[in-house]
Amino acid sequence: MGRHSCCAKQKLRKGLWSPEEDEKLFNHITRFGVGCWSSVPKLAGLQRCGKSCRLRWINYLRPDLKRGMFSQQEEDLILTLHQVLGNRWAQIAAQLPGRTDNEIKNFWNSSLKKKLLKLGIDPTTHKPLMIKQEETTSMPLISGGSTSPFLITHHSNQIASSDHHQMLMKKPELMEPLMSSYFELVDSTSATVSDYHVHQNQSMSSYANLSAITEVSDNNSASKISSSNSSNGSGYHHNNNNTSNVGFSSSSSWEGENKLELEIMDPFFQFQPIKSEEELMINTSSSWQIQEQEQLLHTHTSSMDFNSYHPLTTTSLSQDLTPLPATYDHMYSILFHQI
DNA sequence: AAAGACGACAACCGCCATCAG
DNA sequence: TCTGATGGCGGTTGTCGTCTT
Repeated sequence: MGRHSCCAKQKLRKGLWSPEEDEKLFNHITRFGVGCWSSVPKLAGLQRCGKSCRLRWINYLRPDLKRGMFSQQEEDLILTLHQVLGNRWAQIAAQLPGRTDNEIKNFWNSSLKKKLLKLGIDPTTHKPLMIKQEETTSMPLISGGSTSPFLITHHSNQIASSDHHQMLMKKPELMEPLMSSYFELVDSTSATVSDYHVHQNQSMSSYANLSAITEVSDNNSASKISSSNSSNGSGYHHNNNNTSNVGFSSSSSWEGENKLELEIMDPFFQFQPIKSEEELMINTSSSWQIQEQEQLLHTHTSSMDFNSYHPLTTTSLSQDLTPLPATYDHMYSILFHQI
């Protein structure tokens, strides 16, 4: 504690690197290799500390670095890995060739985190952000007298990309936390709604179409949601668009004492408003949804299918116990294709 | 045109683990 | 076993360019 920075101690240069410094460092490393970083600045003729040289090389000068925008695949992978690994940027970066931990960390902090927040997802836990109490008090009961403050919807029925599959197949250590969190839940007969959320989100495999959804949010969808909710005191609508979805309802209370009925959902979801309980249960294609469908179809016709909004159906979690798979491949298929 | 806000990215700081002497 | 040097990592701050008012 209290150790001075090496640069301050030795009165070395700090701040941005000049092209001349870059050239010296680059030439030195390419000629002699890395070796001991503490000796690099002296040998390369730099007024920098070894630590600074190391960082400059790793984050900027290394020839194998991939510069430029993150692709959609990379973005998806970062989100998936972040859910498993948290802020272990170095480990995340190890799965993205040519990207540095610093680069990924910056991308996360400046872009992805904000996207998730816009979608109502806590970027730390990857769980939906809880709605403030005052916003939920006037909401109608959602199903069977549930006091659940929200249902959840999603827009993506895409599964993890084949890249993710390949990566995870090669990395059982990444699969394990995903799988254990999933099957811990499935095996549990006393899971609460919040438990389910935790596990469901921990098992999340794909954030595919995040950018598309975010763009929709940017397109006043998010403000529409909040204003609709606040103006009419409605609840939130679980909005299916295809195969795998989850919503949940408790037979009598939100506290989780009763058996939960869960729908299986795609892990990607966002809050959406409804105008009334009636609308929630009967009319699954309300006007704002149609508007949104049109909006989405207009901007993302190639990747989204909005023709299949289904009425809410429920599946008892306790009746849907999945046998433990014998292989990772089987586990993968269950996790990514059946959830 | 100027100033402030904002976002993206580079770099630094401090802590921790490891290792050699 | 202890201690200091070193590298690695994550959090944070600084800088600069662009956008908005």
